Amino acid sequence: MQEVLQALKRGAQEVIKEDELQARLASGRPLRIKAGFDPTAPDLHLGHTVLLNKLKQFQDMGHEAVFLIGDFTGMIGDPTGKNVTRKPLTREEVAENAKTYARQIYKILDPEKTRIVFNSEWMGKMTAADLIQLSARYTVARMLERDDFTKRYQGNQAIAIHEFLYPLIQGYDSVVLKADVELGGTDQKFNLLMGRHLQEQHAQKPQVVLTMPLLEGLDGVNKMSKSLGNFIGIDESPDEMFGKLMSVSDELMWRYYELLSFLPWGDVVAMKAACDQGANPKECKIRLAREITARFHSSQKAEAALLAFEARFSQKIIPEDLPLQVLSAPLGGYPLANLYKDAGLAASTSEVIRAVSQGGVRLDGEKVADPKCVIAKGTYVLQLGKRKIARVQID
RNA sequence: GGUGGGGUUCCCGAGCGGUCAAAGGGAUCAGACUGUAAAUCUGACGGCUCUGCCUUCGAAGGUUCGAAUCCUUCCCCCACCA
Repeated sequence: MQEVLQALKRGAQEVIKEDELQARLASGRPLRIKAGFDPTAPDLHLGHTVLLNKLKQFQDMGHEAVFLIGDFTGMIGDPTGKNVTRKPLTREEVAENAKTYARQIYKILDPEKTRIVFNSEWMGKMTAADLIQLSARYTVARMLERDDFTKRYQGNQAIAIHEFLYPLIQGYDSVVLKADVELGGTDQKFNLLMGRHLQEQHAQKPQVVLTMPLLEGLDGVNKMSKSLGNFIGIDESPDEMFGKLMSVSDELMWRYYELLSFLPWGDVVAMKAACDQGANPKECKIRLAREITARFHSSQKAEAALLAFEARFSQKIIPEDLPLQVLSAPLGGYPLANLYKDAGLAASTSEVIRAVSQGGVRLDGEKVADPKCVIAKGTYVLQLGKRKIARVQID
């Protein structure tokens, strides 16, 4: 029993309240575990999986995982974590995003044991009177306790009335679902607690709240998010996923071990100690990249990604299986800058010209010196920087 | 409804008639180095048919030899007072 509790607490930021969780686990019945996602980011990334992993853990213990897609709340636009009002999504966007979610979560969760629900199911039927009654269950003063509301209020930033409804609705979802436990990021704490409050108001036992830390993105500073571009998407190719994991700083790597790896914690601690003693962290990073890549693809693909990475960046070998692009040269030959731009290696010819002057452009492995040279017909391997490479045939 | 403050290049943020494609920082990209797409250092960072030309400073007009900078109208945001 104690072991089960310890396992569930692993990686968690906070459990409110632990003894309640223990009591419910002790009851022996399957618990209903709720985790809500608002459908603003249709592509899941590793940051989301921190929570999904936890949900899966419950699931593996025989509990009922309820994956709630906040399609209704998504139309409001949750202000959490942002100090500005978010743009509300349209109904079409919400529907489209939700569909993508459903497909992706089964890379982690067991489809047989997962229930996906949309809060529009019940929120859509709510009348204005119902909503007003719900709003009556909380006060402005208590609403302003929420950290980001306080900050914005004090910082003279706008808080639209509808933003107050978001926590209420999220909390009400727990009432409808009769959730035993709700999982969420630390930024969700206020909303999660709202669930407890409203459940009590509706004569239910308040749900246990379990918060998980937010995963930092590739920059190591901001939380991983699509809009910041510092994410690793779970749909990304093995090479891309592997490479991005390798680009994580040594320091951040340990954080990823903590929140993403399934490796026993003792092993991680031992590795870190070894690195502190002078061992090469690269090996640890490879191990992490391999584990994660294998999780979303397969161990074979992870191995292939590792080999490709080593060849490409350690030995600087040009990969052989590059797709061939066929481009037709304009009259008067193909100017270098245009060629690289058209091949998709740069966004503009100016960028190519700059790269040439910095010595970052290679043609068939040879450094290009003249940014204005014209390329004759033939087949070439183009490189811009270390990572951008293409094979083209000019007709 | 009234008063005041704002909208600048991906983001933050200077500039307030010419020397402005616009300081500084962040992000990004390139190079060097290396243990990797780590760290560190250096450089670049609107576009193009690139020693020049074109388009940008909320939008549209106007003043001027010349405007991000001045004027007019409009749109949007914020605060305070009602």
